[in-house]
Amino acid sequence: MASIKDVAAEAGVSVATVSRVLNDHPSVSADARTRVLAAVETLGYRPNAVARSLRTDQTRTLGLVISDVLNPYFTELARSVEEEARALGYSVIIGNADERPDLQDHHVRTLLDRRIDGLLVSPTDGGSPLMLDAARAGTPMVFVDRWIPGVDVPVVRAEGRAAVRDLVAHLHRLGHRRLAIIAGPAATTTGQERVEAFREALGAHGLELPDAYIGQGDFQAESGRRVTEGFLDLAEPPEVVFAADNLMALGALDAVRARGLRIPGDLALAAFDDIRWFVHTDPPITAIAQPTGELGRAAVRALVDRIEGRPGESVTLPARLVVRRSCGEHPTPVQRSTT
Amino acid sequence: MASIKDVAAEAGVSVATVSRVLNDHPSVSADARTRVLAAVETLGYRPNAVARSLRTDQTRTLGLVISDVLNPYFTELARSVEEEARALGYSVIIGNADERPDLQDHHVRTLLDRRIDGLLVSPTDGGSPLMLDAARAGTPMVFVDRWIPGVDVPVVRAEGRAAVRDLVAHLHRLGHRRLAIIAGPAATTTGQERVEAFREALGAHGLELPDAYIGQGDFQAESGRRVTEGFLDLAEPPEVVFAADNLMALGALDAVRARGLRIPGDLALAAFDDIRWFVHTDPPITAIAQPTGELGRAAVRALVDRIEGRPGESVTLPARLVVRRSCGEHPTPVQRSTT
DNA sequence: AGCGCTCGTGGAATCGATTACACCGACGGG
DNA sequence: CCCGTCGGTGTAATCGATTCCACGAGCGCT
Repeated sequence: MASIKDVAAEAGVSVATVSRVLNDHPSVSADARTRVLAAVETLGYRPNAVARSLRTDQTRTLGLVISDVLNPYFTELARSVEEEARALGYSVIIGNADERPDLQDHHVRTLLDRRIDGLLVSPTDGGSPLMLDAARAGTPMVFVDRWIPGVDVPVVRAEGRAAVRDLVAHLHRLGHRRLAIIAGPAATTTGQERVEAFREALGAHGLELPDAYIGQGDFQAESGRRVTEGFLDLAEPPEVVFAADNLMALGALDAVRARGLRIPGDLALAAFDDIRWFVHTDPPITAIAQPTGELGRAAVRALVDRIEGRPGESVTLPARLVVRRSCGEHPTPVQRSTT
Repeated sequence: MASIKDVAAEAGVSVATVSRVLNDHPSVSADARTRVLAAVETLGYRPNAVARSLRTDQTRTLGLVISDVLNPYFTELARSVEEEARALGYSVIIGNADERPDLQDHHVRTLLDRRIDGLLVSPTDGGSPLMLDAARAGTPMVFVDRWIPGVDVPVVRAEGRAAVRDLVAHLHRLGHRRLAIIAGPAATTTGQERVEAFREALGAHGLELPDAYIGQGDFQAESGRRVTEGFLDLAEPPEVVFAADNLMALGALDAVRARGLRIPGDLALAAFDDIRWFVHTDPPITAIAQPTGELGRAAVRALVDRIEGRPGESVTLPARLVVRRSCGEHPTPVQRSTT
């Protein structure tokens, strides 16, 4: 592969001049410029990004470590992150943690080894020493969706409290009183928060959230299935199950179907995170929708701000309830999703 | 950030020795080794992958350019690719083309600039000059799922012909005679092949595939919706629609729902690519399942073979039909999906 | 004792860029 | 006419690793 030296030889100038042309530095004669450009063309020269990064100490690359690529929510997030990054002149390297802290660490480590300019993380757990060290060492970093308390890093996320309140109000109005939740890992902020918000919202209606109605999931489908089975085996099973993410809702669907039960007749179901398929499931699923694309873009902007020396601030955007049929029908017509 | 020089100074040896310890070269004294290791520990030293890559001319990184991250099929593919690559000591950088040739080129270019060791591509179109040049220039490359004819590059893909034949037989047995297809872009091999296989299978039953029953989609949901609308507006609408990928099937579902029609009563639906949600849609969707994970792993193995100087061969794995309810019920019990 | 190994080590070249510094010629002002 | 300035250019240092080569010490063999 042609290097800058070859271009210099071909154009009859020094490598310095070639470099200046390529980085359009002002003081290059028109003549030299055209000769260099011609040489670049004939040789099909492309600058070696590795060498450039070594010299300039910047890679113009962002690392994105997400909890699970198979989760459509994170996939959409990744897409908007890449889009915004590209618009700002950065590339993105995605690492998929599969909800495993060890894999998360593996990716953080390789990304750091590659000297990415900044790191976007949706942490799978309470924070490994590795990540904490990186943050302390001054690696530009931003948390997205989930975060780690006590670390001085901007957080970009959705606020679901209000939407959860709306959801519980909706469920209460439909006559449901025994509400259960499939929670995410307690080590994640979203895992905790959603349970808290749910409990609080129940309280507002004078309802309790007994321990038996809190199932411990891990944000993956299989755990949703297992927890739902457990709920159905209770002497007094819940009337509603609220899954803290869409994959666990999928698992719940599996469990209900395996028993030959009907939603919402035998059990109502709602989920955090709205995805396109929820419109077409049997029945369509009531969900809390996050402004995923905007979250991704805001996170990139915050990170790039940090990288380029600007403050880079936290952002919190509201989530909203999208009512469908999985919790039962109102006697009177209600707002219906248009998605 | 500490460099190899700092480690050398701390350990009281030369950088050469440090490097040797790090790459466990045999001829290093036990004493030097422990001193170096200790220095590495106290400084928290991590080798700079950028510098290493420049010197060794290898990045131990694979580029993966997929057509659409929002498509669960590619997401699953990406996951298995990363998994296998990691097992073989490589990282993966994913580029999402969003089915746009210009974006695909953008990613191929940046990946090449980064001097990735090899490229895994599922081409969005018939092949840009850029990709052809790269292949000709000897960049290790492997096509996965889709490929570009006439380029000497291994292809790892699923063979769907037999499964499509099974599907058509199934549809025929159910009494359907007017079968339509939502095709993918003609510029993609999968776009063409699936239509061809469908036409051939129809022929075996003495059925035609009129032009009016071939809708031109682009593998994205919106096109599936649009094409399905077109089908429904025909004087003689088809009885079955076969979507060439899962996103277009989603679009078809949208269209059918918008008209207040029922599946399979008013229109039957089948799709290429099976995904978990198809079990829970209303109704569950009959689909052709690819061995996605195995495809991804085989592709990585072929690519790494090429990179490391071994032949690296093409692989074709069979797809299979998964019958669900979206095409109607058999009067007699039939094989039913277990997923 | 002397020769030739091997082993462990360090110095220095190298990868492909960027960029500080020096230099040279032309030009304008005093 | 001379000097300072500036535009255009090249030389060489540099980034952080790897690795070739040389060298010295120690050892075994004759």
